Amino acid sequence: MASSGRGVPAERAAAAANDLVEAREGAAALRAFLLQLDDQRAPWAQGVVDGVLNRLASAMAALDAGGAAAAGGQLSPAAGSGSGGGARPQQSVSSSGNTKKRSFSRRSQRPTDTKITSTLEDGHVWRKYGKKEIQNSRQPRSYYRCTHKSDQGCNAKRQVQACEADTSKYVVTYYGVHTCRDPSTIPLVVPDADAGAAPDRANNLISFGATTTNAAAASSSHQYLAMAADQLSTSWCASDDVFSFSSSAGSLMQVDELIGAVVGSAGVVTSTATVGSSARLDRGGGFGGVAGGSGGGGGGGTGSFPPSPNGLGSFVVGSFGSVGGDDDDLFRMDP
DNA sequence: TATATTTGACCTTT
DNA sequence: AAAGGTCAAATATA
Repeated sequence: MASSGRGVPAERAAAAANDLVEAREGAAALRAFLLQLDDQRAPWAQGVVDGVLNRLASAMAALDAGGAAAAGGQLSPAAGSGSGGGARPQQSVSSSGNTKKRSFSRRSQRPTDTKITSTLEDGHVWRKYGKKEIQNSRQPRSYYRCTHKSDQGCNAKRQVQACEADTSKYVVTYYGVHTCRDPSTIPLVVPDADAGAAPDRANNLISFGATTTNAAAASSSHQYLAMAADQLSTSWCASDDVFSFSSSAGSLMQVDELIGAVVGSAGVVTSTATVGSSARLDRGGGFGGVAGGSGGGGGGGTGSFPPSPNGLGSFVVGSFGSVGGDDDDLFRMDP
């Protein structure tokens, strides 16, 4: 309500600026990636990306000139709704009589990493706190947070969703970084260069293997790939390759689309297999067991994911760069 | 008994 | 208003 503002509301402008900055980061990362890609279509793709970068640059310039200039500061999502309605009923009594106070900001974090894996083991100990049916997906999404959130305030989270095309695989999206110190949860960070040089080990990692020594660039790559992967949703599991661009690319196609498509084409994202997927029958007994034994409050009619294991990670989750939230986009797109 | 999961309700964002 | 993310009571399991 209260649409104060003549043209574009400041908040929207700031949001747009943020989006542009991120889009630029992603496009730049993609461009860097394309430079080392050995593919006939690479030059063409580079041209397209260059076009995107140019447009983004001009858009940012226009926005900046417009006085929006909120780019530097990220809009605070938490305070967002407050400004509008202000005091919300901080609690409500449910039918059962319990009162619930809540104050959380949703989607305050951007994914730091997304990968497809055949196992949920990643070397961290997770605690499941929710599950949700998702609109365009047949597979429910499960929500996990680090077990050490309570005792160490670790804010790492992850979302797990079975791949629609191949339900034996999971699309795992990570949010935040682990700040916990528990030995069993210390992530081993695998350098990008390694992953790139050693394809064998790259199986479980999404990496651009950036040749650049620019750490910021590498970090951005990861971040944006996560975004792109998110856009692709679970369908990308199915599309092993080939996609087609229409020539409409010339007219600034959606950056997300573009990047998602190109990434898909390059086949950078490799799904995994062969990682000790079974071999453990922890508690529910793995995949199938949960639904049957089920417990829980109502006995899952629908299947659910196996409890998060705390075994030694079969693969490692790297936590890179700054978590979305505060970002001072240091990324440079060009020398 | 303690800890983890399930699940419906609540809350935020789009 | 719908969709998605989180909370917390109820319930299972170790």
